[in-house]
Amino acid sequence: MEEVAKVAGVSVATVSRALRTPDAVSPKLRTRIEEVSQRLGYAPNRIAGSLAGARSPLIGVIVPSLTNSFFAGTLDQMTTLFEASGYQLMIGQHGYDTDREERIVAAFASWNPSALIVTGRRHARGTLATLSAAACPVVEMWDHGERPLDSGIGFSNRAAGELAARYFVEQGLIRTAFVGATLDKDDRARARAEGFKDTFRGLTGLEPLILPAGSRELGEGGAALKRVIARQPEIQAIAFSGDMLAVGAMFEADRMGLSIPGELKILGYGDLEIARHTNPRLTTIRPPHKEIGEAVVRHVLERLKTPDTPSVNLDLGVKLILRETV
Amino acid sequence: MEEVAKVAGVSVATVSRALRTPDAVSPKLRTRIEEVSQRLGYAPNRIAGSLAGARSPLIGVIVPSLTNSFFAGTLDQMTTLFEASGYQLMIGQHGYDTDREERIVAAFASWNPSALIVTGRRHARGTLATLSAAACPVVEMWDHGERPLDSGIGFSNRAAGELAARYFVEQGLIRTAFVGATLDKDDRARARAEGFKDTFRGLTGLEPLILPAGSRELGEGGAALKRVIARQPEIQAIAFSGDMLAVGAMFEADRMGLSIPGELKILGYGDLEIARHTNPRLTTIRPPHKEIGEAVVRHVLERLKTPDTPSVNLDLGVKLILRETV
DNA sequence: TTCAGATTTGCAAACGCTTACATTTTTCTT
DNA sequence: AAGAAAAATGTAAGCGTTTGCAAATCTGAA
Repeated sequence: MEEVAKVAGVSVATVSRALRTPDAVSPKLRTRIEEVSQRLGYAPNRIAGSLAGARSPLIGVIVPSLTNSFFAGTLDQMTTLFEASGYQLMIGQHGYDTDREERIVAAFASWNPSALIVTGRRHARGTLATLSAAACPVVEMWDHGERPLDSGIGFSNRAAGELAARYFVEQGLIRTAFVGATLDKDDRARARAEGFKDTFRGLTGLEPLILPAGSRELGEGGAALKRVIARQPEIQAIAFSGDMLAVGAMFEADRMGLSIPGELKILGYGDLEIARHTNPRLTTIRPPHKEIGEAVVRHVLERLKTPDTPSVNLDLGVKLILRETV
Repeated sequence: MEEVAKVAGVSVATVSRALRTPDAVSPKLRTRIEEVSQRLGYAPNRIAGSLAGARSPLIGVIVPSLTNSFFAGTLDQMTTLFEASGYQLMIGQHGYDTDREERIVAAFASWNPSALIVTGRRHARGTLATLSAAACPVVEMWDHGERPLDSGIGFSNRAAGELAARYFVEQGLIRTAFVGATLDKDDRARARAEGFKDTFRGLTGLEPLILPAGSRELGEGGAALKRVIARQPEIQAIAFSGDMLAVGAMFEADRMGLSIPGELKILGYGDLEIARHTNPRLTTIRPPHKEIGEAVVRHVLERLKTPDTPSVNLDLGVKLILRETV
C-alpha cells in the first residue's frame, strides 16, 4: 500500500480511502490510485485491515456435519451469498459433540468475526458464554424455540414430528413406528421423535414404536426396518428421521419382497433429491433447507449494514410432500 | 493480554511467550501466567497474532462444490484433522467457474494463509500467478498429472476411464456408452470420458457413445438412460461419471422394466454409500476420497513443521469395486 | 566469592492497515 | 473579491500481538 501511495504521489490514508470508501476521495485521485494499484497488482492485506478496523470480514458458521446434505445445502447457499458481499466463511463441524462445539466457537470468536452462526439451540455452558460475549450478531439456525441467544432462524422440529403423526392418523394407520438416527445426540431428531410420539398418543391413545438408528446412512435404514418388523410384525407405517434411512428401508423392503406402500407405508424427512426418484417416489417432510440459508444471510447482512436492526426469531415451517409411499 | 500481564506482574512479551512457546519461560512464571489467563478467561486475538507473526493459522481450501459428496468427504477429513492441529479452514466453492476460482484464490491469498489447497490442475492465468506468488505451500488435489504448481495429490482420472473401458472389454461388452456430467466444465469428468473412449477404441476398434448429462443428480441419470437407448437401442453397458447418475439410471431402468444386469450393465464412479445398498448393488470405480484428504493434511502439516520438506506429486490410484451391476 | 556463560525477562519496534483529527484546498455566498 | 462552509487530503495514533535485542538474573566452575 505504501508502494501504491508513493507511486500515486499521495498518502497511504488516501489510498486506503480510495479503496474502501471511494466516495471520500476526489474522482481524479480515485482513478489514479485505482489505476496504480491495478498496475502494481496490489492486494490489501486482510489481516492488517481487520486488526485496524473494528472487526474482520469473517463469518463463522458451525454445523454438526459437512457431509449431511441438509447442512451442506445451507452452507452452499451461505458461502455463495456471503462471498458476493465480500465476506469469508469459516466453517466448523462438531459431529454433535457439544464440547467440540465449545472449542470451535471459542476459536472462531478469537477472529473478531462479523457474525457467528451456529446450528441448534442447545449448547454447552461455555459456548453460551462466548456467544453472549461476542460483539457481533449471533444466529442460531435450523431450530425454532423461545428466547434465542440473539437471533433464531429455523423451524420447529417438534411440529415436523407432529405433522407426521397427524398424517398417519388421518390415513387410518394404527401400528406405526418412528425411526430416528442418533436420537441420543441429535436434539433435532429427538424433538421430531417426541412430537411424533406425543401427538400419535394424544390422537389415538396408542403407543408408537420409537427406535434409534446407529447413523443416518442408508444401511441403517435397512437394518432398522428389520428390527421394527421383528418387534412389531404387523407394522403398518414407519416415519424416518431422514430420507436416506427411508430409502435404505425401501431397498431392504424390496429385497424382502415387501410391497410399498401396499404392505408398508414409509414417510421420509428431508426431501432430498433422491426422494423424487425412488420407485415408488418417497413421501416426505420438507424442512426449509434453502430458505434457512437465505434468511440467515439476509438477516446478517441487514444487521451488519444497519447495526440497530433488531434480532429476529423466525419459524420457517415444514411441509408435507405427498408422493407415493404413504 | 495486557490485563493478564498486569495481573501476573510480568510484561506482555512474557505472557506471549508463556502461551506460545512455553519452553522459553521459567516453569514458575509459566504456571502463574497460565493460571491468570485461565482465570481471566483470556483468549488471544488471532488477528493481531497473525499480523505480528509471519502468517495466519488459516488454510484456504477451494472446491468446485460443497454439496458434491466427494469433496464434502474430503473437506470433512480436512476440517477435523487441521482443527486438531490448531488451523482453521477457509472454504470456498466456485461451481466449476474458473473466474470465480480466481477471485476466491486472490481473496484467500490476502489472508496470509499457512497453505492453499485447490481442486484440479487447470486454472485461470491469474489463479496461477497468485498461487505461484503465494508464500505458502500450495496443493492441487483430486487430480494427478505432470508438473504440479507445487504439490499434487490425487489420481489420474484418465486412468479411471481406462479402467472402465478395459473392464467392459474384458466382459465382452461391445455396444457401450459413457455418460458424463457437465463434460464441458468438469475437467476431471472429461478426462475420464476421454480415457474411456480412447481405450475402448484402441482395444476394440469400436466407437463408444459419449453423452453429456446436464448435472450430476439422479434425475439426469434417468434422462440420460432414455437418451442412450434412443440413440443405441442395442446398448449393452453404460459407464457413468458419477454414482448418483448411475443410481438414477437404475431407478429409471426399473420403471422401464429393463433388468440389470441382465439386459443392461451399469458401472458407476465414486463408490458412494448408496452404491452398497441398491438392488442390485452397484459395481463402481472408487476414487481415493478419504485418502486424498488424509494425504493432503499429512503433507501440509509436514511442510509447515519442516519447511524444507520437498513438494510431492502423488498418484493415489483408483479401484474397481465389483458388485452386481456389471 | 567471582565471573563467564546460559537462561530468563523486558523493552520497543514492527506487522499493514484504518480512522479521528488537523490542515489544506475547493466551492459557494454575498 | 472576501469570507464562510464544505470537501479533500495528510498526519499520526492506534489495533493486539510477536520477536530481535538488550538487560537482568541465575548457574556452576574455578
